[in-house]
Amino acid sequence: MQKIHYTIQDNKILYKNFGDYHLAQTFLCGQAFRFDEYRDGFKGFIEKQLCYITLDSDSTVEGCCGENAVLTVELLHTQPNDELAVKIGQFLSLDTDYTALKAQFSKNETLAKAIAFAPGIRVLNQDFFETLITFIISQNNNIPRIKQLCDRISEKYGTKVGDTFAFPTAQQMKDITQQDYRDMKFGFRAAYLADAVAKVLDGTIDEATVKSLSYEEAQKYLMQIKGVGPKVADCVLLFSCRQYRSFPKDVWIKKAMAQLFPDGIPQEAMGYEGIAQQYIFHWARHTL
DNA sequence: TCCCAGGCTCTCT
DNA sequence: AGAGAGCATGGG
Repeated sequence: MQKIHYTIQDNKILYKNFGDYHLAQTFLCGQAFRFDEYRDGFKGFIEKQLCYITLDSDSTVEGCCGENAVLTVELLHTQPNDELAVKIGQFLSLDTDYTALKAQFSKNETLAKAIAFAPGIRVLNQDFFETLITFIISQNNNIPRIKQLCDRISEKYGTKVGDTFAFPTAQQMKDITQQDYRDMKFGFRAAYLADAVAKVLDGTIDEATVKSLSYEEAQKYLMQIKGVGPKVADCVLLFSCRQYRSFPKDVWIKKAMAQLFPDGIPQEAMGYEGIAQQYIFHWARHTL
C-alpha cells in the first residue's frame, strides 16, 4: 500500500504520484460496466457520486502516463472533502503500488508480454452490491449486452443525478419481481437477481462479513446465492473486496492459460493472481 | 443463419 | 465427482 497524494481545488480532486494509469484500459477492460467515455475522459459513479475523470499525462511514457501525470476527478453534483478524496483514490486503486507489482510480475517473460499490451490497467475497488449484481448479469453473456442490461436497470430503478442514473441500491431493487426482470430481458438470470437482492436485504449476505472472511470462505459464502458460482464469486471478491488471490476463470482466461501458461499461474504472480489475471484477460480478448 | 458470450443449475451416470 | 444439456437474449 502507498499513500494517496491529492489536493482539492473547488469541485475537483487532483491526484499525483500514482505510477502508470490509463483510463480507457482501466474502464473498458471488462471489470466495470457503468463508466462511459465523456469528453476527454470518463464519467460514472464513484462512492455514489457522479464523477468526471481525466488524466493529464506528461507523455513521457508511450500509451501511458509518466510520473508527473495528474489524475483529476471532478465531482459534478457535490463538493469534495478529504474523506471522499481518500475513498475515490481507493476506488481508483491509487493506494496500490502498481510499479512494484508489475516489476515483480514482469520477471516472468510471458506475463511481461501481457502487461506490455496494456500497462495502464488497474483493478478498481468497486461497490460490493453493484459488482455482485452486474457479475450475475455477466454470466453466459457478452460485454456489450451486459453493459446494456446494467444501464437498463439503472435507468428504471436508480437515482437520477443530472442526466445520468446511478446503479440502484438493494433497497431500490427490493420490489422487482422475476417477471419484471424477464420483461427487461434478463432471461434466465431473473431468479438469480431476485435471490441476490433478497439475501442482501435480509442479511444472509452481508458485505462486512464477506470482507472479513478468507478467500476460500468468502467464495463459499457468496455461493449461497442462487446463480452465483465460483466465477461470479471470484469477480465480486476481486473487483469489490480486494481479494487479489481471486482468479476468475472465464472462457477467455481458459483459452489464454492453455496457450500461455499450460503449467498454471506463474509463481511471480503469487498473492496477486487476480491482478495478473486482468492483464491476461485483456490481452486474450484482444489477441486470441 | 449460426455460433457464442467474464456460467450456473440440474440431471444422469 | 464428473460430464452434458438447457437456459434467454442478442451481438457479430
